[in-house]
Amino acid sequence: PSGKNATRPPLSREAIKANAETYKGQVFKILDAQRTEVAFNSTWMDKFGSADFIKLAATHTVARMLERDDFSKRYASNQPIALHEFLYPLVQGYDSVALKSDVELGGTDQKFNLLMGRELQKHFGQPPQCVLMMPLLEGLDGVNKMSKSLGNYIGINESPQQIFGKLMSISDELMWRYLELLSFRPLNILRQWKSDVESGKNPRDVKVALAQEIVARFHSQTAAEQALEDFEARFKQNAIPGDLPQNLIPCGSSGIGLAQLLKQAGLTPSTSEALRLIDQGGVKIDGEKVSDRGLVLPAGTDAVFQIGKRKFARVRLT
RNA sequence: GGAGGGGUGCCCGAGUGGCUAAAGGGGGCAGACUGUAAAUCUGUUGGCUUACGCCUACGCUGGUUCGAAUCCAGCCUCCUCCA
Repeated sequence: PSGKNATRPPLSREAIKANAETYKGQVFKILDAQRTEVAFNSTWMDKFGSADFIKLAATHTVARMLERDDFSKRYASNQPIALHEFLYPLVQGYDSVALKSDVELGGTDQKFNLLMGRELQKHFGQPPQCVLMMPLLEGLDGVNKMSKSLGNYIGINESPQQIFGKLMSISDELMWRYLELLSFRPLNILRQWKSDVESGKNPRDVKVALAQEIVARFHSQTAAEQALEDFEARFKQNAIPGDLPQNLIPCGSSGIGLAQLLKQAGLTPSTSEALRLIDQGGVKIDGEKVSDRGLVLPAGTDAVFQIGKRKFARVRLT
């Protein structure tokens, strides 16, 4: 339970392993894999017996646990708190003991858990770790924290175009927050930019600089320049992106309905959704708006299908 | 263990037998306007290999009824108070 008010369903061991792999893929974009050791807490927790657990749980009181903001809020509003959720901070804190850690990093939302590590280290006769917390970055909506489950995130392993586009779509206000937390540029430069914007500079240009810096960091300088070019082509001149992969969709001799095609191409989650979008004028074929929801495309069709401003797919019917 | 109150679509929340794919709000999506910004306005918001048709849906299972989110029974689950 990370700040959300609902209890999470347990994951299978395979699912956990799969998740861990994706985390590795992401973290090694930042850390040096050669000099990093990855430890799974199952290494020590699997050996933890019930007696060990009770002893661990005995180190803290219910009142202490309820101090955690998330818990106290839920308790106050009559939301359920399962018993194992009290165990979670203890187990996470014990990781610091098992690793004899010197420093633990986390978001400010992890403060309680991080401090728990310090307390448990003291309890087990170790020098307490230092704790380094970072503010949480708001997601693309500017309201909730950035998270995958809310769908308001930018993934560091997303394509240059996606990262660029998503950064350009944040609000002007939010842009400053992103710059402060994500940019390596010195704060006095950011202050300068801010006053430039206040005196009439187009905030769009600042956003472009931010988007380029981030794309360059996770991809390359070339990719960043390319992303900007694509972006300008697409939105200033309404061009269709050139590097779309070809989708081959089989259809019978009678052809395929447009809604069905959009679904199979992954542009919409359902045919019903596709039909709605057609009615609303949100569907284009090779840049031409389509409003006929009954349109049937014959085999051999080769075109770019578009939903809204951002979703494209090149499709060939076979 | 006793008593009471709840479980409705992505979220909140109306609805106490037919007019309910389910009010209203939030969020999402699309359109207009733009700088793929914000704000604003409009539309839309279960699914279906092709839809004035069909299927699924108000915690679960079964029942009553021509007809159930609405009535009945059992179960699951959450909350509150007492012990």
